[in-house]
Amino acid sequence: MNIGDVAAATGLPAKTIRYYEDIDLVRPARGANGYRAFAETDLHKLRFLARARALGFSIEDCRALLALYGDDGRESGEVKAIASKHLKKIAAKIADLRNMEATLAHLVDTCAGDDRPDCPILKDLGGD
Amino acid sequence: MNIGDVAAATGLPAKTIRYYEDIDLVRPARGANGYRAFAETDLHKLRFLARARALGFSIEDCRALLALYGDDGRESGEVKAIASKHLKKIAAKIADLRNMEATLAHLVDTCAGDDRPDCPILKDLGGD
DNA sequence: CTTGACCTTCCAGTGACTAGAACCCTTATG
DNA sequence: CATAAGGGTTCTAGTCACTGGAAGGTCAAG
Repeated sequence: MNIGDVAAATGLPAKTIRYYEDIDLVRPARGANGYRAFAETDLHKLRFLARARALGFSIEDCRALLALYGDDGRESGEVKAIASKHLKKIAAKIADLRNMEATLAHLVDTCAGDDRPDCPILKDLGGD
Repeated sequence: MNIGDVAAATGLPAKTIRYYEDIDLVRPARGANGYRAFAETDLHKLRFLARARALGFSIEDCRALLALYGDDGRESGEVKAIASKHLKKIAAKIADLRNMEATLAHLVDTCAGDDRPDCPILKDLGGD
């Protein structure tokens, strides 16, 4: 399987797949012509990566998860620890964003948004 | 006022302030010794920037907002447009994160997290 | 044999800083 | 007066996870 087919199959851009090889997340074989020749296991790994990345795991988390995935003697506690830590970060980010959203929504609400210069948004940012 | 005092006054790291000068967001004068000499207006701008950044505005948004702030003939509609656009992005990000959170929370919940290898998190990521 | 769609590598850029090195200036103290 | 501490300065390079683009090799169809 060439990289284009893998890209189509996984939804990952070819560039990203090459990058994942570069940082040793996948190691596809090479054909005689120098093209990457992806096996089913590579495809599987890449799908795993795509899903993990979609859940917001960092590349290094993905690397660890992938290693655990391939380790039959793993302890699910390790997986859960990584996931829980990530979950906390997500929750924290959401909290941050909701604060921003609340503040900003209020400001946008109170701004007329017409052709006059008077603006509570700038007033607030300026600290007046 | 030297950069250290400004950093203390605005809460911005000195490095960040230098960076802001680098990208022309502020233009502090220079003393005879080569030190940046911040005026009140610089301080005010930096506080503005710190607040805008805390609300998640991009540097380029900040640049635009700062220009509008200093423009007496501005139309508040322009400000509101920038803020509304940003607000939408925040809302979208929150939605994304909440999806991740929901999925991940469920997975973490169903994972025993003990010394056994069986793990629904990896199962899900693996697509099984 | 040519065309066009693939594939390859490598270099540089993104956003918003941040770390660190190497050096200069100022002030206080022995 | 020497020096040490604690400012300040510039510069390069690293972060994260790609992404764009250039220059060139390969392959299947007509």
